[in-house]
Amino acid sequence: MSDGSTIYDVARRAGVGIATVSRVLNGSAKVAEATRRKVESACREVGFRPNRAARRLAAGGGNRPRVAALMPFFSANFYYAVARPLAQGLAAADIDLVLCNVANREDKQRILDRICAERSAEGVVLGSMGIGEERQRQLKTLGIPVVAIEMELPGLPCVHVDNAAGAAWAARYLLEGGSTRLALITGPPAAQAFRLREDGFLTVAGAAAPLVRAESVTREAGTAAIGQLLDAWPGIDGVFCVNDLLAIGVIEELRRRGRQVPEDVAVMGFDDLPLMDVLGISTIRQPMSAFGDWAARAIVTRIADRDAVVASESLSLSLVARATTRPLAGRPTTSEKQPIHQPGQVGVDLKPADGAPPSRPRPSPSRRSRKPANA
Amino acid sequence: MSDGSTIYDVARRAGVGIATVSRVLNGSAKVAEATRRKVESACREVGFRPNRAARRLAAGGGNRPRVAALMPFFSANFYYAVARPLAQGLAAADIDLVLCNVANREDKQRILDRICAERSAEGVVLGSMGIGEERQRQLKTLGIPVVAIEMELPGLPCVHVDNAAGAAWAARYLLEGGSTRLALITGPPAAQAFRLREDGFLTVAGAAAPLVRAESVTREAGTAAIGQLLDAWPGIDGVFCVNDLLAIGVIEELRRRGRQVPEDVAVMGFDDLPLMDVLGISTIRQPMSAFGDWAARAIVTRIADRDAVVASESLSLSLVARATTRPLAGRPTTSEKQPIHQPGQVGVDLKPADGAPPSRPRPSPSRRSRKPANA
DNA sequence: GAGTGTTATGGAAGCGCTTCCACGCGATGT
DNA sequence: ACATCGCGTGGAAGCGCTTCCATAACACTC
Repeated sequence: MSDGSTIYDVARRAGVGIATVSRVLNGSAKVAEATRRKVESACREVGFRPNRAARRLAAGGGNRPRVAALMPFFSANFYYAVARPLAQGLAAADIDLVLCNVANREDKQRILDRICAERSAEGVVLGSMGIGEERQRQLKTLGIPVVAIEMELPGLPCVHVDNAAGAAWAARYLLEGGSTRLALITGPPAAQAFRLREDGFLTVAGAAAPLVRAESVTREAGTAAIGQLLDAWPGIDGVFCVNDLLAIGVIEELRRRGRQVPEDVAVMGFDDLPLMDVLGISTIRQPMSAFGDWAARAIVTRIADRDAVVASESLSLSLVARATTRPLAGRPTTSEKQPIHQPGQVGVDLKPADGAPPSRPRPSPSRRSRKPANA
Repeated sequence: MSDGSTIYDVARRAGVGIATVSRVLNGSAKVAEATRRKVESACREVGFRPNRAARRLAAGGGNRPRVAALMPFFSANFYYAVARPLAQGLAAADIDLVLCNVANREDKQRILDRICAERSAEGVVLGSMGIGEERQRQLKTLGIPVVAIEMELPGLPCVHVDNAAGAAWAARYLLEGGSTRLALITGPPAAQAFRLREDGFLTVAGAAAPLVRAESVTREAGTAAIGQLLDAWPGIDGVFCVNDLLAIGVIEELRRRGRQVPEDVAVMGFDDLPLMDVLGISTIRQPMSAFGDWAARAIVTRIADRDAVVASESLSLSLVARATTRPLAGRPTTSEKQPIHQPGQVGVDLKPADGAPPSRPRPSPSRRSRKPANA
């Protein structure tokens, strides 16, 4: 709309030279008060918006790269923990982080369109989010590297965990704790990770296990889902939720209905968000900060050398047993049920059941590093 | 260092024209394979880094503004909740948000230096963070608007709460619940908000009240602080912490030492972070998302019209009584102590004691809006 | 009243890149 | 053999701004 007016327009309007306009704009020395006023109103009249690029170019200013992080930052609390190391890693490499909250497919499209059209980022980090082959090719052509978190896609370097194995592990753990009728609360199947967890869980719990697919993975959704589950299958005594927020909602509702956790119903979540230890929620811990670290390193490497090779990587999960699951006989664990946990209760990592290791032999906790390009 | 090589250098090195270099860089059509290779190695040899500004300028690309949000994003969990509406508000105005985590004074200086030197942002949002007069003048000269959150500074539009009143309210509430020996756990006095809360609390609890000043406001710090307090004043029966994280650490340690909360010691926090309801922590709730909303609106207004007038604003606090404080006789409140709260327990807002309203008559919950500039 | 500052202002030269246009040169058609 | 075409390429014109340099205007001084 009002775009297109330049300092020339302003200068003409104000009846001065462009140099003067520039001086006013920058508040730099020596401009007569009267002139300044004229220029200022001229700016307003023509709706002048200085062009950032031209300014920086002319001023010989910096040339720091930017990477855009597209993630459901605010819908999945999870990404707060990921963003921290990401931001740090990028800051260390003197790269700006532009945070793009992506709530839906349209957001994603719009933002990627813009990045391609305006080359407004030197790198892209995708969180739990796919990208079309067409788009991927386009970005490659433009020389803009892309890395993904928790989303395996052909041709895209990615950091992830074995979601299916983690969920299977949770199911097995519930079974070992004495639960016999397991149920699942999962999320929108659009998210690859949820689908995989679902699959993994059902592999162990049996394909016929009761299941509710929530529209979103929030406390409220958890509450609603466990309600449905209980109404239809009152006998369930173990619930696995594909994330911790659901689990919280579930536990709230169980308590409300007078069911003891974990005595009547054991509950496991997934993620191990901050404060889950205080809440005593048993869960599968994701290495969130390692995700962020990896993403930062990967994108920095690819920006530094556009044809560096970055390998995808699988990080290991751990099972954290707390108060919402029953302790295993003869194993060191905890049954603390106070709102605030006891020392030592935090982050007890248990091994998966001996007879049934996770579907993939737990990958090494160390992270492989990208291989620098050939000289 | 290696900065300074341009496509001219590359072109010379590769023995081609600059147009060809540009074509290679953009992956745009028609370049012979052999030429492409030559150019690519030439790029590498001269350490060529395309200049973002020049690129965008030449390509006639977009001119979206950016605002930098300087906040202790990752040290104060608090800012996650603030960032959400901030990001949304800016996205709605088509403005990029560059998140700058500021862990210390040096970070702040460095980032602001850069913004001034390179004009790399069209606006700045400061979270709990001061700014020198000199710097402030400099930014004003450059026409870069600045707004602040939770930091009142002359000449800077700011959104804040009455910290002293909130803390006084907490102290009064503890007293009314029957606590008689109050103690305070506060944070680094460098933060204005902590100083004010401290003052407000001491006004009610008495200037001689036991107090520990923690270096940081974390769970761990809370644990350590309550330890010191208990060792020196075993008789304390009410603790106010300047934020919720401290409170969590305090409660953990109290439980560990066998003290009942709230029977033996009542505890109040400040902020009302997410999940505090589940934890049953009594606290003073800050309108975090209103902070973010305000900041977004304020900065957008100022960017749209550089001499718009944005008025500072004070938002209202509320006291949320949960399980870590004793219920007031005859008042509707709660004494739930389960790890997961009961329905209706969440967010019960109590009025301050009748006889002693907060130091400022609770400001209206509505937010005044900035006044647009004179035409 | 000519000389010397001083101050506000305009002109023009780039900043490093993209892209339009024109050019040369083999391959094709007749 | 001569025109025609298309492809790969180079030259040059900006993109919108900052800033150096020159200039005009106006005090002042001696």
